[in-house]
Amino acid sequence: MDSNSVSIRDVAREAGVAISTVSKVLNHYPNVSEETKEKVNTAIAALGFVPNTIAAALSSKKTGRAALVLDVNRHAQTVDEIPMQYIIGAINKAKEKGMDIITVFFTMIAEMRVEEMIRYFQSQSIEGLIICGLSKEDVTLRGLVESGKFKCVLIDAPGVSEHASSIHIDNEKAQYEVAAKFLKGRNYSKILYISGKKDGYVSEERLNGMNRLAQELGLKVLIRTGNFSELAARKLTMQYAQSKDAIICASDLMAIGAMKALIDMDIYRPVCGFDGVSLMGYAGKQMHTVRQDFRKIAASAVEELSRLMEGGVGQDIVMPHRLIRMKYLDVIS
Amino acid sequence: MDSNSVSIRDVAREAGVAISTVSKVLNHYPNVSEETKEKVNTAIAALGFVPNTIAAALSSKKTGRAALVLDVNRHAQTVDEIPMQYIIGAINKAKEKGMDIITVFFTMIAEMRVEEMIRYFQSQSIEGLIICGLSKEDVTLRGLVESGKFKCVLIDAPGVSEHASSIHIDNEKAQYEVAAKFLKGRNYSKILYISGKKDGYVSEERLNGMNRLAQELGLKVLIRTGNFSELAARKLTMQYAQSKDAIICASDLMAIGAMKALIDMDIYRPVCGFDGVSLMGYAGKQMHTVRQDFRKIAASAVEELSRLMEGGVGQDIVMPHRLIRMKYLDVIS
DNA sequence: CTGTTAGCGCCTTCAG
DNA sequence: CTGAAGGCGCTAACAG
Repeated sequence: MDSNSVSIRDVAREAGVAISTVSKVLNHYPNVSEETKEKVNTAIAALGFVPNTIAAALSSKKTGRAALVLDVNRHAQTVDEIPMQYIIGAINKAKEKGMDIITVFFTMIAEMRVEEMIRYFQSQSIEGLIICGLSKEDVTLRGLVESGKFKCVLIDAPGVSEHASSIHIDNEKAQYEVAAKFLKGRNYSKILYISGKKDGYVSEERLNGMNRLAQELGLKVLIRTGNFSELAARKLTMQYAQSKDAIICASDLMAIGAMKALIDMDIYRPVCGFDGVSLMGYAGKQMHTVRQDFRKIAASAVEELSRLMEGGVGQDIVMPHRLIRMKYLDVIS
Repeated sequence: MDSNSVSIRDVAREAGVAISTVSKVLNHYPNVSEETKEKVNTAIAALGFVPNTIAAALSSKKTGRAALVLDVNRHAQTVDEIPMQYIIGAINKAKEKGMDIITVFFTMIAEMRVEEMIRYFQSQSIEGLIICGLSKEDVTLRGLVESGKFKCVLIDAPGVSEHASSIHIDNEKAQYEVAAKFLKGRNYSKILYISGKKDGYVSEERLNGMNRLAQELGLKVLIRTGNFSELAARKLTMQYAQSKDAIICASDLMAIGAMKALIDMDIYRPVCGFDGVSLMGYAGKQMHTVRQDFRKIAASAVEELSRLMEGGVGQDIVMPHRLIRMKYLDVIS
């Protein structure tokens, strides 16, 4: 049934060398003469040999396998642009680096205890984890990271250690900047700030940025928690926007919720978002926001994970962000 | 470094049985007495043993690995709701079935020749492929399927054979029905139909459905190809909508493009879509469309692939669809 | 019903 | 610089 049976042994015979020599050229070992290297490569090409990853992994105990752990809405048919961008960025970079990435959703492992998670990933021969959006309540997942069983890269969460790196934009600065730009030259003083999660790392940083600006400009800011929920933002807007001059949200999705609410309320208030998702382009007129390049962030995370797996030690990585005004025609062209 | 070194051998010793016996209970072989099964399971639990998938795969030549092959926009930060739904549906079902799914994007393999693709997947120990949206021009990918090297499930493309199944909704019927419902009781006779790809399988079927209805109702339909591009649909709308009564599109994204164009043109024409993506809810007022459950489709594809890998023979599977009117508040709640 | 024995395809010392 | 030999952890006949 399977005629893929050309193995390293065949290559060795074809090239007239030992099986281990082939292995050495395959793995770019230093001490092989140019001449034999040549012979081997010719044989490989001639036979169309492709090394068996499974066997290599078993033998070397290095699988090059990593899991991308994502939080995805469990509801049917919802828009999940950010996770998708993470997936694309990570998978493409992984291919480039010869790594193997499997995608895992929070919901799939939510019920597990730390021990079970460890076993789950071990049974999958996973060596590294890229975890997106770990929050403070995720004690189990945090325990997983701290178990030291896996190399980890945490996107949007702190936790640098010997075997774990953290990667994120400067949320405090970004929120400060975008709000500053948004308010610049206008006379808004009463602001509704819709924050993210109560115990979220990025939410806190963004809130800090907002507070710093508020202090500098002497703004009166009403802070409410929207849990990154569009619906919650909608409700908060309906409840509080009337008496405010402008609305600043810790995410685009919430900004959209706010904007749609304002339309339904039939009043106008400027809205500022955060993330730079293309969905923004669909939801209304152009809007100030922070643009994160999620693909690039994921790609960097893979790169960093690869470094950790090679023996590197954890570090903190800050990615750049941009301030933009997003509008529909930018999105589709 | 890695203390995961408890192997089947240790379990065997602990349980006082042979190594192969352990393997048998692990793989649920029939002929093992309840008693020894019990002993073995106790030992497994005691040692916290977790079988090494890699070794099992190498030995049995069965990896349970499959690739989900997707077409994703190469542009930065675009909305990719449908692929994301496929991923979620497939991965969740795969976990349930103990399979291992890797995601592969068209762009990653686009340049390859059939031989290279085969080797690429073989080197990854992939046994099965789920291919989404194979089009007629994808001769290489088609060649891959026909090579017979892998079990395949084709989403939205025909090609049933011994080792390949096809899974899709009844596009002809769906397009007929949604257009019929959309037009019902109204007096529209001049229609702009924005079709999908020139050589796409589903596009053709949908077009057939539209044509059948047109004939029955005596409609005058102008057919233009939008390539499933929002921008193209926008341009076509600007060009032709003025003299039409209504616009029917072969996808929601194109419907959105049409709708936005109409707004910019400052004229009103009803628009009908296809797919049921939540993005629709953001783009405007409610709109008639066909709702496909992409998650469920992907889950069924995984199930079908698993059947094929077990030795089953290919078949054609038709999934249900629903006619809906989608609106913003449905999407966010 | 249980144990023995070969490998799966490759990597990796260790001699030559 | 090259080759021989011994596994990695598990499965799958085949004996018992």
